[in-house]
Amino acid sequence: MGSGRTALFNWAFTRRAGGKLVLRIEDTDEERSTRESEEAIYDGLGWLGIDWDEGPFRQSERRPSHDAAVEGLLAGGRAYRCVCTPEQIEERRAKTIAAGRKWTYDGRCREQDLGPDCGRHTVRLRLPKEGRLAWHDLVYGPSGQDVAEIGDMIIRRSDGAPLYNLAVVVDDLAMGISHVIRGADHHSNTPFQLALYQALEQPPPLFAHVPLIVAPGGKKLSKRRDPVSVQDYRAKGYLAPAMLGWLARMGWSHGDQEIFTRDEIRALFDLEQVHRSPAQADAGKLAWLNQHWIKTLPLPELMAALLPFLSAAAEHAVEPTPELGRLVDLLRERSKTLVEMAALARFLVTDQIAYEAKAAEKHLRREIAPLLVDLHERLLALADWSEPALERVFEEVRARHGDLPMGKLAQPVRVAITGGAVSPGIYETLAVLGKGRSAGRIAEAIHYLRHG
RNA sequence: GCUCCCAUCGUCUAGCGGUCUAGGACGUGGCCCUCUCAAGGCCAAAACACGGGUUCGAUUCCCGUUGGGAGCGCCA
Repeated sequence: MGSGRTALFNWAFTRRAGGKLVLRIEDTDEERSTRESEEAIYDGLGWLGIDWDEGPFRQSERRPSHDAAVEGLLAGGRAYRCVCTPEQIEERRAKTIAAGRKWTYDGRCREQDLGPDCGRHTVRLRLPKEGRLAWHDLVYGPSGQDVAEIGDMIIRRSDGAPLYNLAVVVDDLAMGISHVIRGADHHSNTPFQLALYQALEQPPPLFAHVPLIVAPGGKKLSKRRDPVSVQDYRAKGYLAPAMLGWLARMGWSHGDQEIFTRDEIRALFDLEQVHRSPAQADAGKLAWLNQHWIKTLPLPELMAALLPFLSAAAEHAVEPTPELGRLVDLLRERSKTLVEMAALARFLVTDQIAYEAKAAEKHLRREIAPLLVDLHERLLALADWSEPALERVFEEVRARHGDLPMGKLAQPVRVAITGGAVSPGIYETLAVLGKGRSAGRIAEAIHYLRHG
């Protein structure tokens, strides 16, 4: 979700500025980067409608450039080999911290001038002795840190693999990146990257850090507890435009506007209106946005998004029909998610309906059997299966049974034909289901009343 | 612990020294509508974290406190 929003901001910014968006997969950590995790990125971006101009590039495939950069730095004396082992470092680190001082790498190998034959070693960037690594962040404004606060960071592991911080800088340079828009978790990393640009004698790009999205309560998003990916929300039945608008409004605003289409985000997005405090992901707003889009999306589009959910609910592939279209329109105002909508539409696409226990208990009571029998007879005799005609039948039946309140008749019928106590208006529901199936289900309900 | 960052209703936010008895939206409560559930309409409760400055005047600027977050990896 955080990456999704970052991607959205990058996309909107580039599109509005007339620039080019570059997609690069930073997959240098073999354990974390799998084929599936990469596919999930394309899948999520595709769903949201975020496209890019160059790439995708895989950082892992750019290894030769990273290696060359490290060699160059080494040759120029801007980096040096270090033979300190993790254990030694940990020991010294612990000692320093115990003495109440702050730890950064102590520079033990910095002046050793170790050669390539020094054994197993890492490569560290030789930071200037003093000075400040500062930049003007496009969101946070003046930012920076004194070099004294940063140690000589490792840029190549002892197994020869380059580190992320080195790889991003080398790749951003190679790809001509002018603007880096990323999560605020990288804000503290930036000074070090700035030092790398200095060592490489290249001008750094412009940086914009966007505030993090956190869990309700202000805590970090947890994979176990919270929906964390855009796909998680998709699976819960949220529409792409709802997701887009929700994401856009976390950390960014445009006056009092609450609803944005993708085109509006593209046209209006500006870094100046991005603010600096983390936003809590509150799904309540998402649900509202989702219902808004469920209510307003053109039918074919809504139908396309709904079908997978409906097929899952019906347990067979569901094809669009005019009746289904009519029902979906009726369900728009009663569904916050596609999952809910599919549950409410299920009665039309399958005949395997079971009465919900509570609904049956409350509305399908033995004593109403004569009522349903009466209604059933009249419905069978009805030639014109239209809502006005159905209404007239209901009126007649109610009149014949002592001016029965509408609810006493509509609710049992609703349970009989849908299995549940919730549906669109009863005449509309009957009209959509059709005469044969409606009458059949009422007959079944009568049987159920008499024989259990 | 150290460095950096953040701080307006429960939540997302508007506000960029006087227009603020602080606006909008979601959510919440009430009423209306009503064959269920919704949707819709109307109304309501709800915030400038605290303490110092600066200023004729602070939600808005500065400092501190408190609270929260990020970073401090041979992760990205």
